[in-house]
Amino acid sequence: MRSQSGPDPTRRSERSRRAILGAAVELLGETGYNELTVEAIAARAGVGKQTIYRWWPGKGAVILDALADAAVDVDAQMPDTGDIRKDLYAIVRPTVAELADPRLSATSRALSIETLGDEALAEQVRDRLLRPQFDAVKDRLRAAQRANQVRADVDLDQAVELIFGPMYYRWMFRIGPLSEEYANDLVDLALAALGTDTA
Amino acid sequence: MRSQSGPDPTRRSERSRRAILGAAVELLGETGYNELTVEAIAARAGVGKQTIYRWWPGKGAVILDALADAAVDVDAQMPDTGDIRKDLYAIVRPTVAELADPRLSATSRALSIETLGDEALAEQVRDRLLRPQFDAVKDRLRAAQRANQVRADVDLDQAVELIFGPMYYRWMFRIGPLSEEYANDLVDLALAALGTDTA
Amino acid sequence: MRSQSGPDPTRRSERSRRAILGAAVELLGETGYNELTVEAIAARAGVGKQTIYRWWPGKGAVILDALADAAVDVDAQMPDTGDIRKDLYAIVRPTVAELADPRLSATSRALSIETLGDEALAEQVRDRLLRPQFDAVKDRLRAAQRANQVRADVDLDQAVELIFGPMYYRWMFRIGPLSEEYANDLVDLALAALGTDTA
Amino acid sequence: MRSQSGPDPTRRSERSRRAILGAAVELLGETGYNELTVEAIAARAGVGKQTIYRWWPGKGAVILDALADAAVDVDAQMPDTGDIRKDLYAIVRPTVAELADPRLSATSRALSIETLGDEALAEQVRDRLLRPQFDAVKDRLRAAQRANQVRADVDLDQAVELIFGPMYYRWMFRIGPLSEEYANDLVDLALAALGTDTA
DNA sequence: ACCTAACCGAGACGGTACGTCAGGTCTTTCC
DNA sequence: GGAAAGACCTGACGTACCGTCTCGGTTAGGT
Repeated sequence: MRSQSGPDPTRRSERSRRAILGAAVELLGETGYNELTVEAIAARAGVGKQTIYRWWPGKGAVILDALADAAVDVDAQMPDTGDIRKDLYAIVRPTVAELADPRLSATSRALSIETLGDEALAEQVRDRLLRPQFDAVKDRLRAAQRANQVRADVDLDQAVELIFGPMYYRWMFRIGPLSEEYANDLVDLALAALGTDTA
Repeated sequence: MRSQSGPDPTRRSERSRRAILGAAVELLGETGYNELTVEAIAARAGVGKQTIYRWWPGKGAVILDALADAAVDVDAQMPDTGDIRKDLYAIVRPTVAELADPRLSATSRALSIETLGDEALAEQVRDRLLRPQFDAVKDRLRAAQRANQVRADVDLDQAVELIFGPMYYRWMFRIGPLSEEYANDLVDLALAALGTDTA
Repeated sequence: MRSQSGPDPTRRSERSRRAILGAAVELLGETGYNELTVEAIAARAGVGKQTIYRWWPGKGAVILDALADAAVDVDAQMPDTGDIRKDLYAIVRPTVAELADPRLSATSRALSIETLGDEALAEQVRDRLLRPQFDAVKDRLRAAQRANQVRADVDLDQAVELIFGPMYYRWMFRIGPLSEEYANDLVDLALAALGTDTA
Repeated sequence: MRSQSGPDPTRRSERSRRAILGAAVELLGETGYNELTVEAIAARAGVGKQTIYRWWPGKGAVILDALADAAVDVDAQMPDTGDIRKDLYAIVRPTVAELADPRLSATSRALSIETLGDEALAEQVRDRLLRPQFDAVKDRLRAAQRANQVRADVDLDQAVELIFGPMYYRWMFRIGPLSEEYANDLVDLALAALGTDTA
């Protein structure tokens, strides 16, 4: 027997949904993640708290939705100029720049905190926010592999992690600067591991 | 002119300090980080809340101290057998295993959440918990560089990050398994980037 | 000029009306007055909330209607045997018994709460629920006055209050038992005040 | 095993207690009982809500305490001039006047609503607020009984109720005016029932 | 036999207050 | 004067209902 109906999604107010997600990202920019409260989101959105709790289990889920919603627009495509190094520069540089920007970085931190604290949310974050970019890079590397610019025996998942991993690590623990020079060096170092030639 | 004295550290109760740190790690193991409260720590430690607030600014600082305290004992030394690959296996495998262990991993997540949410704590975490291991690996790589096992032009900081970054990235976003095989492959891939030979 | 129409009573669903009033009395019996909610009435009656708010201004009005509806059947007539004492016993005893019954008393309490809290409802309660009985007793006393069983100078309103007042007072503040013996004594005492003879 | 300690009354802040009770009576005067909220009391008193809930189970109990506290000062003594009629005038007239005053009456209504809705509070109200006056009148009637101004066979409890009952009844259901003339007539009528003489 | 106006069930909505929880501060009492 | 204990003010939590509103789906008369 299946019942347990819950609210009826067809009756959901799109107006309220957008107001809530909008208010969430706004407030996330203005205050830190820890300072962000459901009450503030509701107030800013001009919405009753119940309307939030009716559709989301809690603050983390709202933020995830808000960020996923905001990210949809910018789901950048991976360029393919034929030169894998150049293309990686093109994708890594702006990502590094984004992490270096205190404003944009704040949302990433919020996201990461959620990810660390809640396994279910972690899956959502991984699949809805990270995966698109991850797969885009992976596809580009596969093409490079076919073009003999990347060794055939390289595991492409590990290859992508070799690029993004150090970047997030440096960002997360604030180990060093996130400059354009760093982005270039990172790509060069990774390609040294992946490339067919020693150059 | 107020002397801004604050409490007198010489009169501090070592008994209370240890009870608090002990209670913190215990509770961190029993419940998640978000569920951990200062009140619970005080109650478990048989201590007044004020005694915590007298000596630490907040929950994060207590946990950091607690973990740093616990970590002191295990501050592993980096081996040096002359074979850099073998030595990296020896350090990366147990680290990966630790992240794979749900019990031990929980404390790392707690740490990371603090790191993400509080810049001051991030520095503490970086310097007191990560740095020792980081520097140990860096020293070992420097030796390898001198032994011509690592290219001379490699930036050693980036080199260390190339090893630890992907590992934390995979752990943080739960991207893939953290197996011993993964540890080996990671080291191999990193050494492909760093090594003087193509092998 | 707006016609200020409001809902059209001719189209009102008698089915819903009865279901609502029925649900109200049921719930009043099951839970206290304060715990009674419009939502619960609507749910129990299988009715939309709007159907309640369309026809009644609020919970109090619904309850009043429900109780008035239920009371219609029992609007007892005052007997007239010629013996005023005997007739007063006949009306006071069951009224006391009703107040003594926890089940029936609950509705009276609900009624009284409304009365106390809302002046407009108080008038309704007074006129629709109390007045019939009040006037019946008053008429009977007038007859007794004509029969020289009650002093001619007695104000009949005050006379009725002299009987019902102490009864409700005792009930309301739970001052003493509401037994048949009490009912008899009350009538005797009141008649001592009203009667032409000392007996 | 008995524990379940609850808060320690010796540590209770007298300052907060008085502020809360004061705010409660103030607000009761400004708004109706139904409009009175715990949050408003806390805000007005400059007190945390928790401090209210720590010491009282809910709004009703606070109000009861507040009114009992306020009533303590005015716990009028019953005069004894030797003339029972005159003395009853002296006590009934101001009581009627108080019920006639919309301002003072509001608190009585609040009290009564609590009384009707909560049995435990009813006992408190009866014992702490009503009883003193009730007993004072009863004592005075006992003296009158000894002075042969009241019949020896009269039950004094019922006698007191014969006076207060009609008064509250008229007030509660807004049956008629609560004038000084009414007060006099009520006393006269009651004494007709109680007196040794027919006059 | 259709039309159309309005009631109906349902339930989402913006709100208010609830009673609870934890934060960080302040006070009391003891050692 | 530090420490245990715990009351205090504060403010967010998640829930329960409020009274309003909007949505299809019945019901009526009225034509």
